[in-house]
Amino acid sequence: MCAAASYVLPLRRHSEGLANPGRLCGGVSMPTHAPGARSHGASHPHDEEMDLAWQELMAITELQEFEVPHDSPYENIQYHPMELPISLGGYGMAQSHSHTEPLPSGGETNPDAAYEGSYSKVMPACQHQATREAAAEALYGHSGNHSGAQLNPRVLNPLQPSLMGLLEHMSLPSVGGEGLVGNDNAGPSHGPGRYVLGTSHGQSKHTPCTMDDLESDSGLSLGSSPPLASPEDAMTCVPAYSSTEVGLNYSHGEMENMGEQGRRASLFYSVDYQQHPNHYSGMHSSYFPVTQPSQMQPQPHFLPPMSMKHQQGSPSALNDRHLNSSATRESSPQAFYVKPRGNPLPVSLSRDERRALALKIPFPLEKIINLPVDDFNELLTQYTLTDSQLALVRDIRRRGKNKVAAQNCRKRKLENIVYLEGELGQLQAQREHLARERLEFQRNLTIVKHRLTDLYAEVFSQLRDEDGHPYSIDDYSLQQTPDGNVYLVPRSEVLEGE
DNA sequence: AAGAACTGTCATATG
DNA sequence: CTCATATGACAGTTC
Repeated sequence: MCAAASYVLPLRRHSEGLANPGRLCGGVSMPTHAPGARSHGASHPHDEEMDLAWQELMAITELQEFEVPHDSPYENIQYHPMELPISLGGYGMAQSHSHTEPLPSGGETNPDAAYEGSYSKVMPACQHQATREAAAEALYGHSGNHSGAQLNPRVLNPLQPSLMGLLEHMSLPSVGGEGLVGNDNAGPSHGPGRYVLGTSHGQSKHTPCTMDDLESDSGLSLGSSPPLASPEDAMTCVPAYSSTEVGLNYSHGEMENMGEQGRRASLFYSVDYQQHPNHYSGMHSSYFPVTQPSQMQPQPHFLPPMSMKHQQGSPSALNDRHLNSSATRESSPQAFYVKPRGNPLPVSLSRDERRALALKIPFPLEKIINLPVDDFNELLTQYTLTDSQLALVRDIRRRGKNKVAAQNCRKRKLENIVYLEGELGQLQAQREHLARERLEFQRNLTIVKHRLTDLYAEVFSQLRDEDGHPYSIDDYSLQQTPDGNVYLVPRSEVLEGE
C-alpha cells in the first residue's frame, strides 16, 4: 500500500538507520507495504524540488550536529592538571630547578642570589601597586627567560576540586582572591599570642634598649624586628652591645673558653663586619648573599684586628656599618659597598644581627642561614662556641630559613590567586559561550522540526495509492525507537503492536 | 585613628 | 631522629 515510499524518499541519507527495512529512519519512514510500487519509475515534477528541500533540511541538521560540540573557542583551553611545574622567573628559592636555570645576571646560580635578583625587584611592584593583578603582571612580566609562567603545582592541588566544581556550578558567586588568603593576614584582634618569646615584639619603639632586648628563645635577646629599628635604636642600642654589655651575657670566662681560635674568631668577627657590612646589614643582604656558597668561605682579613675596646670607643665603626646597611637595605646588592659617608641616616640591625653581634658570633648570618647543613656543621666545628652562641646560631639559621620559606610561600599563594582568577575568568567566558550556543541550537532545532513537518506533509501530498487516492498523513504516526530514530508508521501497525 | 598590606616568627606537618 | 621545606596563624610595622 505504501510501496511508493521506497522511491519517494530518496533523501534518506542515513540508510544505516534502517533497522526495519519496512521503515524509513531519519525522519520519514514508510511501511514496506506502502504504495510506492505504483510510483516506481515515475518522474514526479516535484522530486527535484523536494530533493532540494531535503538537502537544505539536512544541511541545517548537519550544522547543528557538527558545529555545536566543536567550535567553542574554549575547547582548546588547557586545563592544567595542576601539576605543572612552576617556572617563575626569579622565584627559584623553593623550586629545585632554580638551580638549573641560569639567571640573567651572568651565571649566578645561587638560589638565594636568584631570589634576591628578581624577587626583590618584583615584590615592590606587588606591594606598592597594591593590586594582585599588578603583582601578577609584575611577576610574570619579570619572569625573564622563563617562558610561560605557570603555577606551582603542589599548592594548587587542594584547590583543584573546587575549581573544577565551577564547571558544574557556574552559578556560584565569583570567588574572590581574598577569600583564599583570608586568614593569612589575621589582624591583631586575635587572641593572645602564643609566643613565649614574642612579647618583646615592638618594644624597641618605646622601650629603651635593655638586656630584655637580648632575650630570645635561646636565652638570648629578642629585639625589635628589623624594620622596627629606629635611629634611636641604632644609635643607642648597638653600641651598648659592645664589650661592656656583652660581658653580661658573655663572661670573660667564656671568652677564655673559646680558646685562641675563638678569640681570633672574635676578632675576625669585628673585622669582618667592618669589611662586609652586608653580612649584618639587614635581611636582604644577610639572607641573600651576592656570592655563591662556594664563595662564602671565610673572608681574608687584611685589616688589622680591631679590639673590642676600639669598637666600644669608636661608635663610628658601628655607625659606618649602619650607614652601609642603610645603603643596602632597600637597594640592589650592587650597593653593598656604597660609601656611607654621604648618608647620615643611621640604620639599625635586625634582632638576630644584634644578637649575633652581642654574642660575637664569629661568622656572618649569611653563612649561618645559607650553608648546607654539612657545611654549617663544619663551620661550627671550626670555632669553639658557647652553648648560648650555638643556640643563637641555630635559632638564627632556623629563623632565616623560615623567613625565606615564608616569603616563598606567600609568593606562591599570590601567584595561585592570580592564576585562579584567570582560570575563573576563562570558565565564566566559556559558560557564557556555551549558553549562547545552546540557545542557538534550540532555535535551529525548532526550525528543523517545523521544516520536517512541512516536508512530511508535502511528501504525503504527492503520494498516491494504487487506486490513485492520496495518502493522508493522518493515517500514520511518528514512532521513535529506542535508538533514537523516528519512523513514520501506519497507524494500523501501531494498533497491532499494542 | 583605623585598617589593609607586608613581614618576621612560631608551631606544626610532611617528606 | 634530624633536617629542610611548606604553610597557617599570630603579632608587629608601615603606609
